[in-house]
Amino acid sequence: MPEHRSRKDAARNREAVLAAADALFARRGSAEDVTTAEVAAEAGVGKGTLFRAFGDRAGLLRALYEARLAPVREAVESGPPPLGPATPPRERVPALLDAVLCFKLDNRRLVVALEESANGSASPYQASHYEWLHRLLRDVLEQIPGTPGSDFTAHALLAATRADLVEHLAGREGVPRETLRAQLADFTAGLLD
Amino acid sequence: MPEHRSRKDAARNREAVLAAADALFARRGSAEDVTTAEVAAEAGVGKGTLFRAFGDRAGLLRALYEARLAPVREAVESGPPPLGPATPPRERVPALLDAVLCFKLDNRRLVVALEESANGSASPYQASHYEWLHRLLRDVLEQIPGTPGSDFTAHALLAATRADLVEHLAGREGVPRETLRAQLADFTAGLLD
DNA sequence: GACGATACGGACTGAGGGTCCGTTTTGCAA
DNA sequence: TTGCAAAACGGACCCTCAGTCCGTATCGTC
Repeated sequence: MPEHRSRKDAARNREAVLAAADALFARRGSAEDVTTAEVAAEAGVGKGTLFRAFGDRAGLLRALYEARLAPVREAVESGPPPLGPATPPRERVPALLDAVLCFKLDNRRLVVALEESANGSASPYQASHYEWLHRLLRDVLEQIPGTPGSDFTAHALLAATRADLVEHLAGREGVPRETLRAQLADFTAGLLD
Repeated sequence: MPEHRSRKDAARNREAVLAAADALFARRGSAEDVTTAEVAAEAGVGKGTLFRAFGDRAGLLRALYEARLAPVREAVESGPPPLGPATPPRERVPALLDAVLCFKLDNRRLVVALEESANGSASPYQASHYEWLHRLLRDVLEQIPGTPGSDFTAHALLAATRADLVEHLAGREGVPRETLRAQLADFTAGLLD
């Protein structure tokens, strides 16, 4: 069904680059100081190939991100409660935020790099995954009676899970994972009364 | 009484660079695509001078930011209510957040550039002005009975005024200033019940 | 097995942040 | 005033990277 099936070598190289990037980002602390040249080398591929496959550095980051996010998306869109669509709104909101927080905790380095690489104005807010998440959260909030300004509230709640904030608290200040989760849960709960 | 009074030419050039940067950032839309070379040229000064005065690009941004923030700081630390220290906590929290929001609305471009220029990990969260603001907000929150996790809450509230979010809403989506202020106020109010 | 289409790869370019160092200015002191 | 060391100047220079270009190699189809 695909319009243009891509050539076998292209597909293989795309995977190789993705895997190489993943490995390199893991090996180094941060995705920040891994260059495209290094990724290409690690993948045993020329830079041209990398750029043809992903467009630019941000494209590579995005692809990796998307790959890691897929399970979460799956769980949210068609999984069982408390994440899936069958969950009552009042419980789904904290569950969603907790899932986002955990995801960011697990993928701190990558997410920081991605949120920052989107230079120019309005950085992470036009990424498709942000749009998706925001729309979803807003719609769920809307189903809770007495919630004013669900659009802004959704933004504000998501802002509380911003990658660099998470990195600051969990990384720099050493706040334990569970503490952070509890605090976010408290914060969310405080809002939904 | 100053330990090391800086030389007159140094002081003059420092001001010139600051003014030039201010002018250039205003003329261009964004601080993002103004280079250090341009700023130096506009100030009629060599690049070396710029770097000696501010350390690096981020230092220049920071200095400009600090200069613009000074009035707010003043109003918060020793001004009259509703910003000053004499204000009862319950009213001061929303006033503080509103002030921050207005500041970011007025200085969008610069603040976006600053929050992003702090590359590497834990970007804007170790800037001294963030520390100051966070500590202040946390302490004020602490004085409101029944507020759990004031430290995290302060972070989360400040996150709702993140420069790129503000830029996204006010700039990209065209949400009017007053609407945004009202939404933030609602959000804050919802939390303080 | 041949030929057009597609992909490869790495040398190359351009941009921009930051440094270096010979020259100039400053300000103190004789 | 003049002398002089310390401080500041400035712009050529360097380096790192993202991203491009184009001659060569590979694919897959007829």
